[in-house]
Amino acid sequence: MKALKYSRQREAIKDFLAARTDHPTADIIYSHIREDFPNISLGTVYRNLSLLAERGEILKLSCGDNADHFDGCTAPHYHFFCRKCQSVSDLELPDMDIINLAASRKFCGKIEGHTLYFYGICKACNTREKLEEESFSQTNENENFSQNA
Amino acid sequence: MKALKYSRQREAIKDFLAARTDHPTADIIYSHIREDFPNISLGTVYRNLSLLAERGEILKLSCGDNADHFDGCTAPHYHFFCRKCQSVSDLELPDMDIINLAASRKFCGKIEGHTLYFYGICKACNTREKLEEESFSQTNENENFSQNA
DNA sequence: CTCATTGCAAAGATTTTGCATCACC
DNA sequence: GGTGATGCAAAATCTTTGCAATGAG
Repeated sequence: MKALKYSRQREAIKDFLAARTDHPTADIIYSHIREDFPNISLGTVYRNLSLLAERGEILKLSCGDNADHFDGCTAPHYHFFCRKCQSVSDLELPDMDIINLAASRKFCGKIEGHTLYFYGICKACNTREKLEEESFSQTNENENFSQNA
Repeated sequence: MKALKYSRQREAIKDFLAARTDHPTADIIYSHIREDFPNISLGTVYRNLSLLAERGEILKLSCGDNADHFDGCTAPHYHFFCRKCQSVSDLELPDMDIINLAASRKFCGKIEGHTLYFYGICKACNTREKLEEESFSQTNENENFSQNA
């Protein structure tokens, strides 16, 4: 593995991620780092995120919204992806490395690990959804016949 | 949900996926469908893949290589992603919906499901890797000291 | 001095979209 | 006939890369 040289930009990116729990995308990281490094380029952000992820100092999450998210916390934990607001939250669960064994028995090849994402509706969106349903059924209580028109 | 009208293109895409087990990307699907529909556009392929996935007739897989893969088999099963050749294979495991319950107990929000990918080295790459290692250690058997130089 | 890193800009790769036309029902 | 679907092309997103200049060891 190639030797790293210190860079203030890389340090800033790592510190920024360590201070957040919302798993930002490269773009969001870029816009925040720019407050301290107005000249930093998006390419530099991407290069450093790759480097750090390669070295296991941060995690790269691909949760299905076609934009990688990054996690400064590398301790074992799982993630939840809200299909409504696209937010990514942490989810503490006992480590399930055991399922790698189960998979190994069913698979010809070397299983090194797994990625597991839960999905659904996060607390905030769930609350919002219920409120909307209530107000909808109120404003429409005399128009229910229109539902099947 | 909006009513669908039949289209030969959509049918062809669905049939194509049903006949494969290698979870091709939109681009690969496009290039094959083009053999039967020389004028089909990539946009049409994407639109139909989205439609079919939305309706649960196919699966959309995001395995971390920044390109969606598609699976014509919607019966419950899991997937393995080879980090060397980027191939996606099926992996039959007993359904683990039970872990949704475990997650629900740890999470404020509605958990609707999970996606689980195993990763590692597939059988073909594993074999190839071993062959390369053997030939490497043969050509280098008198140069082992250089490993820590 | 050497080589990793940066900023910038251009290019790549993947996916979405506006619009006129076509096809299904 | 009405509206969903298509083909085409342009654009939107996200990510990578070539290159000359800069910075760390």
